[in-house]
Amino acid sequence: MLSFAEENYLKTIYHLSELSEQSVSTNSIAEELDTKAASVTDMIKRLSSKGILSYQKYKGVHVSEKGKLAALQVIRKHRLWETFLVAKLKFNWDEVHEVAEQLEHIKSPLLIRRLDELLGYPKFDPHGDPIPDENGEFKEKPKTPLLDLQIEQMGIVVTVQDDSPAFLQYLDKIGIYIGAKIKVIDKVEFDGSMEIQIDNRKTNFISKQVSENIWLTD
Amino acid sequence: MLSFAEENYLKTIYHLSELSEQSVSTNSIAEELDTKAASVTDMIKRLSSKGILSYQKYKGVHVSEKGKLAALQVIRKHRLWETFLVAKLKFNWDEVHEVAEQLEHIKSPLLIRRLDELLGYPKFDPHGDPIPDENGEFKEKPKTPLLDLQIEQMGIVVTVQDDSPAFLQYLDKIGIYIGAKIKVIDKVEFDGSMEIQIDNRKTNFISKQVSENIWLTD
DNA sequence: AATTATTTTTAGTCTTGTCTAAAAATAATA
DNA sequence: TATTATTTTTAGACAAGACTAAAAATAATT
Repeated sequence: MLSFAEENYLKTIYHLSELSEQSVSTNSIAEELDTKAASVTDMIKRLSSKGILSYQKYKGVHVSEKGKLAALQVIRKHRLWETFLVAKLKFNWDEVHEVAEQLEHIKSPLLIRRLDELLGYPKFDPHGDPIPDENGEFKEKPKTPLLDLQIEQMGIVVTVQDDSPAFLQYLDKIGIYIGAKIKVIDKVEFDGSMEIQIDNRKTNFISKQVSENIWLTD
Repeated sequence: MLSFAEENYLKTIYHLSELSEQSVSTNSIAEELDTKAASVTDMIKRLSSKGILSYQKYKGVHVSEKGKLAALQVIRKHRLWETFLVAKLKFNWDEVHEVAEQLEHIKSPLLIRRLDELLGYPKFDPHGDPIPDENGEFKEKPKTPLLDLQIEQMGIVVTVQDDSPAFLQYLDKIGIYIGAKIKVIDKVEFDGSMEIQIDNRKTNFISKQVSENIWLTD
């Protein structure tokens, strides 16, 4: 049984560990969680003594199998709650994160099973991220960043990498949502910006910072 | 902004303060929260320094107006979540308390407003207890304990005083629920037990311990 | 009223989770 | 390779919230 703080560390460390095969550094965790390296050292000691992480001094951490399972359960809860907030409580996709950060720590297996049922066993959350099942299993859709598409290529938005309210509100404003059809009209190679057409209707100019955070499938 | 622990103390103290005009004693709080008197003394100091309680050494505490408002908000959240669990997630009325104890501490005014809307602005929770509105206002139904009814009198169950799973499961077993119609068939004055008829169908013998915890309206 | 019993508070300790400042280890560079 | 820079860990402190044991205040009894 993990505390709120332990679950938050674990979730962050799991996400960082997915970015590469390397061990996760103390500083990267501290930066992500907006805390100090000394606090991270304390916590990773606690978590490795619980068998959640494997840790060698000065060498960073790896998430154990037990830790992965636990992390995926927290992620499952987070994404189910986000889905609930949008589907049942009419939240916008930029309003759900903060509340889901709280709700994900509620301990009740029955609650989560019933929530899953109420929502019709969704496989993806409002940002297009996959929802793991009770065993931590999930499948990603094959996807590429909009940035990598060539002129005249098109695709369907499946997920966004950046969940910040500011970014999501911007996407709303220009008409981009999960499931939107996007076609590349023109590309400026030197700065990564591009002109795109959304749902065969309006066209927009977007920066590289935007196009690298929108991921598409065919 | 109160912590989980502070909210739990406040809720308990508020409930105790409703039982009489007297100040609430340290020991009664400790007993109710299953903690030690020394811990209670620490906490009531904290809460009175925040203006939630008024406190004089050795004299017990009173809940301030500010404290009442805050307590009623926590109670509102608790009862809305209980209603949600029963109405939308098919929980039984004996399964909701523990989960609602966790959910009541989630901080999001929008969440609670939308939950209230989803549920159709309910005025009573699954145990018949009134749900305060955003201003802490609520109305009780006029009610009397089943124990006080005479032979041949009848009434409708509006609330139960005891929320323990064991009691609620027993009520389920004998067919009593909020809204059930109960008629007193016979009474044994010396021990307070009685024979009752439920919904014009079956009759049951119940002890005083049961009849004093079931409250009726006409 | 004096003594006893009970309640409440204080003092000191513990755990979780955080911090700063300093020390130790590792990585980078001249 | 020697030195410098960076990262990580340790040491010590602090706040919240809990505990035990002892002291102080209040209540009950003779």
